[in-house]
Amino acid sequence: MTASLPDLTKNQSLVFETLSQAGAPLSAYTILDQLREHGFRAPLQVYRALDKLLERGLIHRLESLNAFVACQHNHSHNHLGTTVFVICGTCGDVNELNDQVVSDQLMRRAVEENFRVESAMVELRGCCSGCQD
Amino acid sequence: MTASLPDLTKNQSLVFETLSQAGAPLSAYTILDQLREHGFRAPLQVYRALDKLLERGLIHRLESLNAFVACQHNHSHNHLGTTVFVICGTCGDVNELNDQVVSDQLMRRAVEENFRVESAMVELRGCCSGCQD
DNA sequence: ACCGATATGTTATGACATTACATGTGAATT
DNA sequence: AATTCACATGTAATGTCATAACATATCGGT
Repeated sequence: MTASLPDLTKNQSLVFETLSQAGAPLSAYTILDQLREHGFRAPLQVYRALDKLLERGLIHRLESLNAFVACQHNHSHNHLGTTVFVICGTCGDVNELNDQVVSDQLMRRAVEENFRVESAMVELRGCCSGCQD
Repeated sequence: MTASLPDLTKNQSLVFETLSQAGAPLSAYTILDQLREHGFRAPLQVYRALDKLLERGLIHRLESLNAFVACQHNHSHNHLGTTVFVICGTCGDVNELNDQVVSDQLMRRAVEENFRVESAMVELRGCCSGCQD
């Protein structure tokens, strides 16, 4: 499951492993702290790895948390469309939904406005099923 | 248009005016700098005002920019549903769309997951009509 | 062996946001 | 008028997130 992927560098693998095993969003500095025993010393070591992992779609950045999560989906398939992140403020759990209606409608509106979309962010914050009264 | 609203405090009015007149997203520290001549000295003076303005829906926070904008719409009506922010990375312009399909579908999915939504963020980054080649 | 591209290490700094505590201000009550 | 309470404000310090700039290492292809 969390086996390291080919052609990830050492730092990239370490960061990816950390995120995968956490199963929850981590800040760059939390990752840094967890990797100090592996020789990490500076934020940039983490941020550089994160950038590469983001490029490859192995992880996601949660803008509303300033944090990063490992992608839930298998990386065999490409991510078509926009991912909806559903984030529980109580337990910290994050779910990824790929909703065709939302994706299509966002793209439709962008086209209407003649806006060229480079990236899209959709995040729902709230309280998950398991955490409610 | 940018006339100060009733029962805004002095600091809240100043911050709101600054954002309204900018017509574009500003960071809290940019606002601070613009208000130094009015006696602002510390970030907290800005953040506190921003919090109140956010509560009242007079401004929005753009998560992907760590910045704030005055709401485009008139405040006479309530904001029902989720607002889609369309952000041009070239000219910095921000558009607010209120899309019923997107709002409804997001809420539908949340209900399906028994997720209680407290806040939603939808931001499209890219290049606007006026800024393309 | 050489070269170029990419990854890494390190220090310093910049940018964004909050904690903690003190003080002012104004409306409602006595 | 004095008291009280809620709220807004002032200020310093600190915490959190992210990048610039520069040096060194590693590795594949020629």
